[in-house]
Amino acid sequence: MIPLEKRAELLKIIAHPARIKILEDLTQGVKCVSDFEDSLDISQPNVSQHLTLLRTNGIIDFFVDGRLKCYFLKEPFIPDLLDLLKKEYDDDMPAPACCPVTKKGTYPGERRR
Amino acid sequence: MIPLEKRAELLKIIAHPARIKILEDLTQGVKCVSDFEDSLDISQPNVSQHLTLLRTNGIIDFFVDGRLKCYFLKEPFIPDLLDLLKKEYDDDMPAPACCPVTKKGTYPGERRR
DNA sequence: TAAATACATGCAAATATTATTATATTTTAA
DNA sequence: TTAAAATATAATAATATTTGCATGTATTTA
Repeated sequence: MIPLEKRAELLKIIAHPARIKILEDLTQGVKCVSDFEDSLDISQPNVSQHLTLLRTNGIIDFFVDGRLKCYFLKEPFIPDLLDLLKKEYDDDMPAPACCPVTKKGTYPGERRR
Repeated sequence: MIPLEKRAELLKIIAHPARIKILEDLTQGVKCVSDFEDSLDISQPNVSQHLTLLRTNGIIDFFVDGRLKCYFLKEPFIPDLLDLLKKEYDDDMPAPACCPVTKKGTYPGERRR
């Protein structure tokens, strides 16, 4: 199984609005850099930096078509994650009635804030 | 649907090895702070900080049992995400044969590094 | 072959995150 | 009522991330 540290790293790389948008765009198919410039409304160098980060971490890749770089999704985990992020959850998980060990305690606890 | 910014935030909050471990421990049931101190091998204040971050963002909650604080999972997205992170993917996604727009280009492209 | 297009890189500034240390609060037990 | 246990908070220091900007390179077109 993929080790804890790597799982954290993977999520961290994805956990940025620009990069999530990039990945979502890529689930629709191949895009080149200027496509993201339009859809993200950030500067070209900034787009390039996000793409480089995603690529050097093996999440996306590209091929060259003349002066275009055509980026595509490589990491199969991504579509599943993006789907999960779109899933609607109606309710919070149920709070345990009491502490399973001491069989005591009350919820909700008193909070200072 | 949960907006882009929020999705990024959510992932960012989870994307830390200590916090992923905390959440995994919590899928097994209620735990108090000192349990994490043992299982994570980080300082008590640091555990507390991670727990506070998770709680103030609605991902976990606690109830009070004497001088223990019993933490539990609240955000239903978490178990699904943790499962997904454990899933094995055998192969990378297939690279497109050519640019769907220009019908040209070669993969892999030339890389500088 | 000069200009334009598409993209990448390096670096510095701004900001955010993390761990650490010290201290405070709450509760139970003696 | 005092001490200790369990946890939280605050301040700080160390790092990491993010962005902006200037510049650099490759490719195509005129």
